[in-house]
Formats: sequence, structure tokens, C-alpha cells
Amino acid sequence: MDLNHRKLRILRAIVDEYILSGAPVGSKVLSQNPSFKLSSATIRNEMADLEDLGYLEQPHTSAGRVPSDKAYRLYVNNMMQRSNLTEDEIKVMSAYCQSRVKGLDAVMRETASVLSRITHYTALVMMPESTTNRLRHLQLVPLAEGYALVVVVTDAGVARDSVIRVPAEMGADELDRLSRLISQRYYNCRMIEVGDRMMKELGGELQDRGTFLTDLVETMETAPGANAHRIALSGANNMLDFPAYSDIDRARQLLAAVEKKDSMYQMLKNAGPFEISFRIGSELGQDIFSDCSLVTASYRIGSIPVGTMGVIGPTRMPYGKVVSVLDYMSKSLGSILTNLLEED
Amino acid sequence: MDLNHRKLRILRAIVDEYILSGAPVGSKVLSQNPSFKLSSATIRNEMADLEDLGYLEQPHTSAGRVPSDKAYRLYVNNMMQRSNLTEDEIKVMSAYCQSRVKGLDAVMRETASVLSRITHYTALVMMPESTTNRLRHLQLVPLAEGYALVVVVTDAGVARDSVIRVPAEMGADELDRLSRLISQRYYNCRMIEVGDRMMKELGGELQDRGTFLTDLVETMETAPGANAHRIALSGANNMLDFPAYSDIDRARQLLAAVEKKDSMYQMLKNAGPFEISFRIGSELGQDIFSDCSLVTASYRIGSIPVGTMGVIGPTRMPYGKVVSVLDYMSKSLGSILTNLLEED
DNA sequence: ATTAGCACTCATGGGAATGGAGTGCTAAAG
DNA sequence: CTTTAGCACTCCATTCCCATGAGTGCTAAT
Repeated sequence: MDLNHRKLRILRAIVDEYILSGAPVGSKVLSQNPSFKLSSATIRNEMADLEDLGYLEQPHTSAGRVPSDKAYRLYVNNMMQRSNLTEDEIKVMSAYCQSRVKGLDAVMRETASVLSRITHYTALVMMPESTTNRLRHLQLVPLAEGYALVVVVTDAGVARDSVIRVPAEMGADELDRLSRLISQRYYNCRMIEVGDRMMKELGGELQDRGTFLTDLVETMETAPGANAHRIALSGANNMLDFPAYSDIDRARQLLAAVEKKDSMYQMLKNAGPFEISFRIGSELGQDIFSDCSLVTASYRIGSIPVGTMGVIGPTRMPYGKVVSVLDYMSKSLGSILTNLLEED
Repeated sequence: MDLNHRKLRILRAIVDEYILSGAPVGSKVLSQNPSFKLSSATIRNEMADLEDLGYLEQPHTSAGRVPSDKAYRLYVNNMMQRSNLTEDEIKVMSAYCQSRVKGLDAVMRETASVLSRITHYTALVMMPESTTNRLRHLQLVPLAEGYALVVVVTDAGVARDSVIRVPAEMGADELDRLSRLISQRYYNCRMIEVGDRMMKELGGELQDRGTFLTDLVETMETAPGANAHRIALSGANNMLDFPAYSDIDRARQLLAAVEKKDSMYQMLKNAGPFEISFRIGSELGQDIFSDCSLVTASYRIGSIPVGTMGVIGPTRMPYGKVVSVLDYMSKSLGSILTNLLEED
């Protein structure tokens, strides 16, 4: 008993049908599909086999069959085909592409928003980060006495701000001089190297400034990609749309999980820099997401993958459609960023 | 038939009880309260009166009474008293106060997070904004040819970044020169004036740069408070905790409404710069929030109100507790910001 | 003015009955 | 050996009914 051609065809039909209807599919509806010239009894036998093989599950004795995670995995690997986008969808997405000239933050939020609106699922977009990030500019802006705002700009086109203490005797002039010095000397250096070099090369000059230099370096390093670990999220409430979460308690847990941006970030990160990748149900390794799948696509600046975007939906999502949308959006975002940030 | 002393006492007891239990309160439980030396029948009569006056409502004939919005309004105006904070709550809040030295963004998010964790409701915190915001620093960082990142820093301690086009012939040097010029010349100018002055004073020098100057000014002005219209939000999923939203459909609508940050911003804004203000149920003017109240508190930098924070919860929230928490948090945030940003 | 008493209303929750979808098995047909 | 028709069986979902109980409004007595 193995997966012969007929079993594959039946399995595929079941997955397609279940994705469409959301209800367990029985042998009868399949036998009515004119492309099968089989009776419901035959199909029942095959379905029993498929269940033994772990591809199908039965919610209860007298219900139809539901695909297992294993079945979805097989489906996305071998059976799925991308579906075409509708005109409406293309319209929304290309409108989004035109609306440039904004901060990176806004672009990311907008991307997530479009993704979730089109798919009706929850969208996650990781801020671009790369180990090859380079320094563009550093500015220390004096605030109250003893405090300064550190603004770091990298070639990822993002300003990140945080506040550090500075020795009281350092005035605006000196902070400005220092900003200029660092900006010039380390222009275009990789962020991962800047810290070390600063410690070595500026340590002498600043040795009587207490912990100022170490603080500054630490601040710069905790923002290695200038946006490390940040994600944009949109459409979390769409989760409530699908029936698996009609139980209010589970819904709450789910939303709470989604609100933890750290762990969402990890999920995206774990997906790796692949063009398209799938995590199905149990593969996500989190109980609360056992009925969900995460489909991700990485986006590139030039040819270097710098981030990942993804969609979380029910395991029975229309993968073909979602893949098409992600493909389109990741390329759009990539080209927007590339245009904006590429070395001249 | 007017609101004599006894009616007020009864009404107050009903509100207190209902806030505690969440179930319609009947005449019997009140008559068992030893502080009333009245039979349930007497109380029933009074309750009927209170219903006629619009302070109570009956979900159905044989249920107890539930306070109306009008009753809550009376309650918060005249009857409510602040409740003391528990040691745990104070511990959480003071821990939060100690964790300084972060970007403003992080402080705001943290504030919202603490608020929602303590109250178990949804917390909103408006970014500080003020018509008296002053420019600290402007930096134009060259990106790809023809693009530059604009970083605006105001005395609200925030960097805001967005991208604009620049004439191709303007090199890094010139952008830097211009940044320095603007930063110096307009240092400490009110943001609302900077735009006009720049147009007048720099128009000549930059007249052959196409729309560059207008673009720059517009960018700076759309960030008048450097953070205009931005809010931090936390604990939206707490909404699902309360029974009024156990209906999954309503829950979805609610979450969708909360996710619209614009309208949430407006709600905060409408509350005005009062120390504490309440919006109860229908007073919020949005159907979906008809079972919710918004309690807000403004926070100050020095003595100037620059923003508002608030908590959205069910109309039957423990107002006394929420007011205490908001009071504490708004003062904490105010002092954190004041320390950080006050003129030296 | 207050209260005891009583009839009445209505939401709630627990069976019991019903209908229907879908299965597994068996035996017959191809 | 494979396929199919037929049938008994299982289990869920829906509906209906009824008992229960909380709470009310009204009336008459205190």
C-alpha cells in the first residue's frame, strides 16, 4: 500500500476541496467530481488507506476526512500551483508600489497592511537588516544637561534614536565635533566593526570621559541593523475570522501570542532567507499555532536578502494565492528599497 | 420623585456591586447588605424609580438592574473615590520608572505596556506633541543619487526620518553644509515657524534647486510635533476578556476599530488636556464602543501638557483603580520626559 | 412609609427526540 | 483482483420541551 497516482489525485482533490469549503470532505462529493470515474465506495477505501498513511484525519466517526499537516506538506511541495492574481489585487498592490518617498518605517507598515488586506490574514514584515550594514551618519544631539540623543543612520536608510548620558562638561560644540569626526572616519564601515574600531581608536582621546564611549558604542551596537528585531504587523484581528478560533478563549491566547513581537520576529527569522518557505501547523512548534501555517518570502536589496515577510493563516489557507501575493510583494518591496538605498 | 439621599446611596451600591460582579444586581442582595436597613420590597420600589429616572436598565423582565451610562456619569462625577494601589502594582510601576535611558519610542511603548498589564485593559499613549516644539537638529543624509534621508530632531527628543528627492547635483558636502546651516540658524525655533522662515530666507539661495526646498519644508511640517498623530497601543487583546465581547463577531469589529490608530488618536485627542477625563459608553460616539469607557490623563513636560494617555475598558470598570493608575503613570511619564528634555 | 406575600415572567441548562451525513463492511458484479 | 451497490451503524447538530430559579411588580396588611 503506497502512494500511487490515484491516491495522490484523491488526496489533492481533498486538500483543494477542504481549503475551499472548510468542512470535512466525504467520499460522496469526490465521487461526484466528474474527473473521477469512481464510486464513493472505492474512494472510501482509498481514503481509509490515506488515513492509515497519516495523510488524513477524521474529526469523528461519521464525519468526512480532513487533511493532516503531513498532507499539506506534500501539497505545498508537490501539488500546489500558484494561482493568478485578480485585477483588483494587482491594482491594490501596484498602487502601493507607486506611493514612495516616505520613511522606511512607513513603507514597512504599508507593506504589512497591504499584505493583510489582500490575504485577509495576519501579515508580518521584518525590518531590513543585514550583517553588511554600513554607517552613514551619526549625530549626537544635546538634550538636557548630561543627556544626548544618539541618532544612527545606516545604509538601510533608517534613523534609530536613543538617549544616553554624557559627561556634563561636554558641550554642544564638542558633541557636534565628535559627531562629525565619527561620521567621517567611519563612513561606510560595517556596523559590526565600527564598535571595535571606535574603542581602539578613540579610547585615548576620550579616556577621561568615564563610561561615555562604552555607552555610545553599546548603543550603536544594540542597533546593529539599525532596526534589529523590529517587525511591522498588520491584521491580527483577521485571526478571529477563521472558525478554528471561534472559541473566544483560544482566540485570546492566539492574539496574545501574536502581540509578542519578539517571538513573531523569531518565527520569521527561523524561516530563513528563502524565496518562499512554508511552516505548517505543528512545524511551527507552538501549540497555539497548531492550526496555522506561516508562509514567508524574503526580500532583497540588490541581490542580498535583507529581510523576510510572511503571512499567518489557517493551515487550510489557499497556498497558491498566498504564494503569488508574497512573491509579488517581496519583489515590490525589494525594488522600492533597492531604488532608495543602493550605493551610487 | 427626585434623587434623594437614599436613592443615591442605593444607586451607588448598585454601581459598586455591578462593577464587582458583572451580573445584574437584584433587590435581594442589596437588602442583605447590613448598611441598608430596608426590605427588598422597599429597595425594589426605589429601583423602579431609578429606572424611570434613567439611571438603571433591565436586561429583561426578570433580571436585576444594570447601571446606565447616565449612572456611571453620576458615579464618576460625584460618588467615586480613588482606590489605593496594591504593593504589586506600585512595584511594577516604579520599576518602570527606573528604566530610563532609552529612545522616546521605547519609553512610550513601555508606558502603554505597563498600563495595560496593570489594568488588564487596552492602553493608549499619545506621543508627546506641543505647538511649542522647537527644532534641535536637522540632518540630510545622502542615500542613493537623488535621494536623501531627512532626520528631524526636536526638543521632544525624537528623531523622525523620511526620504525626499534631492537634485542630483547636490553632493554629500552640500547636504552637510545645508544641514549645519539650518540646524544653527533655526536652533530652538518653534517648529510651526521654521517652515515659513526657511521659505523666505533660503528661497533665494535654493531657487534653482527645483522643488527641493518645498519638499523639505513639507517633510518637516508634516512632523510638526515630530511625532504628530502617533500613538502607542498595548493590550488590545484584553478586550476579548470581557463578556460583552464573547460574541466573536463583535469582538472582531472591536479589534478592527482599535487597530485604526488614527481614530484612536482622535479619541485621545478629543479627551482634551485635562488631568483626568472620562468618556462613558455612548459619550464616545461610536457604536462599537457603546459598552466601553475611556479614561484619560494628560501628561506634562514641565508644566505644559504635551500628550494624553488612556485606558479603554468596559463601562463597568473599576474607575477608582483606573484613575489612580493613570494618575501615577501620567506623573511618572511626565517626570521622565521632563528630566530628559527640559531646557538646561 | 414599609413590608410580607404571591403570581408572573423570562433566561438558562439539561435531557430526549430527530435528521442527516458519512462511514465500514459484505457480498455481488465486472 | 478490483470495483460497486447496499445496508447497518455511529455520531454530531438541531430542535423542542420542561424544570428550575432568580427577580420583578403589585396588593394588602402593618
